[in-house]
Amino acid sequence: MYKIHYRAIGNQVYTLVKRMILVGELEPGRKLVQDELAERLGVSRTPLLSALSKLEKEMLVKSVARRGMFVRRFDTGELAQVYEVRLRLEPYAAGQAARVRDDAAAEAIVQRAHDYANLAAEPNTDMREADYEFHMDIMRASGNDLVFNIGSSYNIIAVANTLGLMKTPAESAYEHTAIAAAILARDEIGAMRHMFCHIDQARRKILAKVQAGTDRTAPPEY
Amino acid sequence: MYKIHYRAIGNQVYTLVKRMILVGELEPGRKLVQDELAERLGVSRTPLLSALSKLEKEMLVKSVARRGMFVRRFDTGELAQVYEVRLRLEPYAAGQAARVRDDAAAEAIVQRAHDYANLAAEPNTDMREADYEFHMDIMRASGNDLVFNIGSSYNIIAVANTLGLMKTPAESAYEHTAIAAAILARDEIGAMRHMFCHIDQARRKILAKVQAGTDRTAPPEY
DNA sequence: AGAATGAATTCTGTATACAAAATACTTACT
DNA sequence: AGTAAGTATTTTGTATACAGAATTCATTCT
Repeated sequence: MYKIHYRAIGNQVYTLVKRMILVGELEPGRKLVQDELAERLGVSRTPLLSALSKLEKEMLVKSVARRGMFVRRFDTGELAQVYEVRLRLEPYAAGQAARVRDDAAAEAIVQRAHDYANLAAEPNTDMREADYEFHMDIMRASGNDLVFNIGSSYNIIAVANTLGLMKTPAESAYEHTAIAAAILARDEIGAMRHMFCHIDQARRKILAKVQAGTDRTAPPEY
Repeated sequence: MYKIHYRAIGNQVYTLVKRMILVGELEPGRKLVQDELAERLGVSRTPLLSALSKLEKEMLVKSVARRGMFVRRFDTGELAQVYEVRLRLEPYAAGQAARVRDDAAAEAIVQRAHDYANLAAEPNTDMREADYEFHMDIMRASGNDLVFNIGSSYNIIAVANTLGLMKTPAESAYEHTAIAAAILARDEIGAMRHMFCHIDQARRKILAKVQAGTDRTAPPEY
């Protein structure tokens, strides 16, 4: 018995454009010409517009009236805000994941940590996607759909903009492993603490940049 | 020197529909027939679609493929998730507001608390909007735009669905006053603690409902 | 050459059009 | 009367059309 799947083109377009931004194919500041992008994706502007509206809601895209949509560019201040949010939500998510995780979820998370560590072994690898997947898997495993939703909306901002700013891949890989182990061991407190430290360290580095006034860069127009 | 303001109809439509949902003019479960709603608002379906996409992203509207968009109905479990998020973000926001608030912001917050208390004095008043504004003003004053964004996206869920479940208006009014006072006094710790308690109490009540298995109500279709 | 003006082009924002799916309605049949 | 089949209507999802703003390009003037 087969079910005919109706392909919600709008959602596919949304996912595609989002990934294009994450991997940098559409770089920050770039104008998203609707006809061009629609043609590239093989759809009309109508479903594209729905997708761009959603991306605007998640701040990945900035709409300037009568002038167009642009891939959002973040200054360090905004990045710091993202980390303040992550610092409050992700330790909770990790703790919940440790509490309620089923075996499949735990296995997936351990696997992600492993993947990340493998990538980290090779220098100059782009690990942004692996990092994103690790964190999203934990939020998924937390059982709190809203947290997962918020994460998939806003974490990508940090990930897509973090390149070069942060600690070494080896450090992150070690922390990921510790978090995964705690979740596997159903150690709620440990999972929270490891996640807290993991995010707090990145947050502090960004905060230092903000206060150092490194952002004498003008606030981004888009 | 006058500047002609281009009115982004799409955004206006978004705001209008959102408010219609908040005040219950469009009740949970209701199907949003696009032609009908577009005509009611005096626009075509195109800007309406953008608006509905955004509302779908904030979970106020549920889209069922080929069947339409519906005003989302939340079960207690989902409501509990909202409160878990609020419990992590709003105390932070209140603390930040106490730290960085300017005089205008502090005044506005005190005023909101006052408004709320006045409404609470009259029985059977619908205080959902006043509550929403109070909490949003604090998140705005925190200076963290992302927190404000998340709040305006998801707090409305709690507010729009909370009617009747929670503590008495007098209790809430008292807590609002305490929070506002702490922010006015630049008492960061106090603001955090008052906000934490305020939200935690509501959260516990909902949690109790969830565990009591009151939600033998089938999970909502929309 | 460089600035300024104006025409041509591109692109956005919104409306309308249209095919296919879902729903409501009719009618025939038991 | 109740059910089933078939037809008409509604409604969605997407494409296309179009007016006007923004931008680009060409041309004129200094």
